[in-house]
Amino acid sequence: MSTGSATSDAEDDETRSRRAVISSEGPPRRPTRFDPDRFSEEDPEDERSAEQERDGVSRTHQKEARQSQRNAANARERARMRVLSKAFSRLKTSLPWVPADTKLSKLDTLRLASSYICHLRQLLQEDRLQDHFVHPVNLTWPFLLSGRPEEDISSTGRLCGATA
DNA sequence: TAGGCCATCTGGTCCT
DNA sequence: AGGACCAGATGGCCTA
Repeated sequence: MSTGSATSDAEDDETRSRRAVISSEGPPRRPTRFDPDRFSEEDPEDERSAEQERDGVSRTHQKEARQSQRNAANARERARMRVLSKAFSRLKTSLPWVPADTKLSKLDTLRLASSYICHLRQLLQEDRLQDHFVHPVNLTWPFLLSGRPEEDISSTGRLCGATA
């Protein structure tokens, strides 16, 4: 299942910073698809009038503005994806039967989480059949433990782990 | 070396 | 207008 290519948290940080260096340095950037800016560049055959010259300046400014907006959007996207990755690794750590140092791809994590939820659901149904046992977990958002309101979703990982 | 996985960039779309 | 979200493209890294 695990192909070994999924990285641990430590590795994530390492590769991330490595990539960050690469990407922040700009020039070695991989070639992209169509880049309009590249093609709207000044054409060689131009003796410009002063007006065209001013035009060029404002165009350059527009280009720079667009580029900085793009860079900002890229940074936001990186941050967003980092949040997503962290959520995945948190989800992974809340899976029982999965040792902390196990390499799991995101897809594997989703699959295991899904099957674990199924498993928990079955347990609950069995509980309901026996009907003697009040389950400690309130199964409505935000999944509080009954009688222990200070516990939140972050503790359910440990709860799941204890279930294994 | 091929294939899987991931991070990043990018442009489009939707929402506030 | 600007930000969030999304999906496609791409290149790098790693393993079998």
